[in-house]
Amino acid sequence: MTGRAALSLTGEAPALHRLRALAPLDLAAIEIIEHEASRSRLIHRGRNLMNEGRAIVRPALILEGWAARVRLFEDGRLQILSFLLPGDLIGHCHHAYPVAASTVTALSDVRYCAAPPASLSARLAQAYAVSQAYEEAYLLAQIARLGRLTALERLGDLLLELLERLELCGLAHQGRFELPLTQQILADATGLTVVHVNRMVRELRQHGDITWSGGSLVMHDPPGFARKLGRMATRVQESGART
Amino acid sequence: MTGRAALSLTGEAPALHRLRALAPLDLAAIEIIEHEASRSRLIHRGRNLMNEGRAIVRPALILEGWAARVRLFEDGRLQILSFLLPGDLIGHCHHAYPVAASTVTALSDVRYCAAPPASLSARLAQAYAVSQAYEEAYLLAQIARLGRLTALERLGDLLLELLERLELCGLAHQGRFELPLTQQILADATGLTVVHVNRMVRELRQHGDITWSGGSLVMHDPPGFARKLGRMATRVQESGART
DNA sequence: CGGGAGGTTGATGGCCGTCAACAAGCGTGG
DNA sequence: CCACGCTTGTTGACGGCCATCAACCTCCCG
Repeated sequence: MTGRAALSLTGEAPALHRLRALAPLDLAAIEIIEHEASRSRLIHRGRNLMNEGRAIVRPALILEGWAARVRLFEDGRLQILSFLLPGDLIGHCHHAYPVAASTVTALSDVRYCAAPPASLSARLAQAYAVSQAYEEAYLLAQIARLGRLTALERLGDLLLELLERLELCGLAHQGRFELPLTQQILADATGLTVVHVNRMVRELRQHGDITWSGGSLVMHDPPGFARKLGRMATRVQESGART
Repeated sequence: MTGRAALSLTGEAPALHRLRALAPLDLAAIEIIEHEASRSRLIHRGRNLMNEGRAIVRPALILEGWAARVRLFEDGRLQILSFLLPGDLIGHCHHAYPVAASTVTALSDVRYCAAPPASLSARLAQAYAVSQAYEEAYLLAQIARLGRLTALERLGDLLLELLERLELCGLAHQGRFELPLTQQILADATGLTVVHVNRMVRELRQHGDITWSGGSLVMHDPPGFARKLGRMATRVQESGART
């Protein structure tokens, strides 16, 4: 795991694994990605990849490590808007004035490269489009989480999302994945305090839902856990009205 | 205000007003929009324009009225993900599998039309792209609101956003606008209960921040109110780390 | 006049924040 | 080697914000 970019458990680079999962890529697209990935850069934990309101220098593709879009208030309150994992795109925008809508901070050391231009490959463009749709879905999920779930549900729901996303880039198997986050970061993501996150983690452990130590987390029964959270299909009926 | 689509206070159709504010439109683009708008449809309050998980029949443009993207949980909990106002686009997506990421419900009677295809006008495409950027910004704002603001701040911040958005389509002036929402809907948007929203509204009234009756709301000093909420530029410093 | 939707207010309680203290791990430098 | 400081995790006591429950009001419309 040193020197070159880490490989996923299937032996493929995580970012490429994700993009291939989103849309079938031809050899040309793969070579474009690998070409850019060969010129990767490293940024250390706590540094920003992008600053809210400032111009976007160039869209980037995360190769390794965890980042987050964050909003910082004047009085010190901080909210994590979304997590960015290997294979995620940063600063991809479609209009002429590329201004960052949020600050992006490295939560761990992050390896990234310039995002290969979508214009070079129709398949790649398709993968980007699907990636964007996923990103929107994650934002919507985060809103529902913060608005209507309890503390325990927020944490569990977030862990389920992270598991699914890491599976998508080949970094999770059998409910097991590396979680290089502090409880403070989980608190900033779930809108809670560290103290309360700690209590909720304790509950998840005591209920046998997760094992988490040494940066490695195991969810013992993801489908059962999801069911327990009532996280089933949430279709609405014909009429959106409530009682 | 009957028969044809309502006009904004400046005498221009709200949706067109907004799109022109986002990007300068040439005559061709305006005619394309007016052409589609002339074939508008009406949907009644409480009905859905779109259902989560189902295919998107065709992207739409809101001409008049209020809608919302909502998520409904099995146990009846409901969260409004974002509001949709005149000039907003629904179901605009960039990949080949147009599936709705959320249900869209009409909060009032809503007049809408098919969204004119972006391919017909480069100017229109630009307006759509900027519109999409705004939409993302509103989602991020909603996340920060739900995650880290108190009840009073959530309500005030939301009202400020609505004011700004309505100004963009010419439906608000001098801090005054029509607010065709019940307190229950504000509760579903802010992640609170109706009872508590009612108490917060009372506070805003008592502090002289707003007047709200008969569906018409006046914010007496928007900049001052924004300052009071600490809603200033929230740039982060060079390092994203906190104490 | 009856019924429903929406608004308003009070009493009570629980979830989660706040404050505080301590433990565990780890790198650094004396 | 060990003291030291820093980060992170952990637990308990206490309090406040907001949910819950309940009642009553106004307004509107059939």
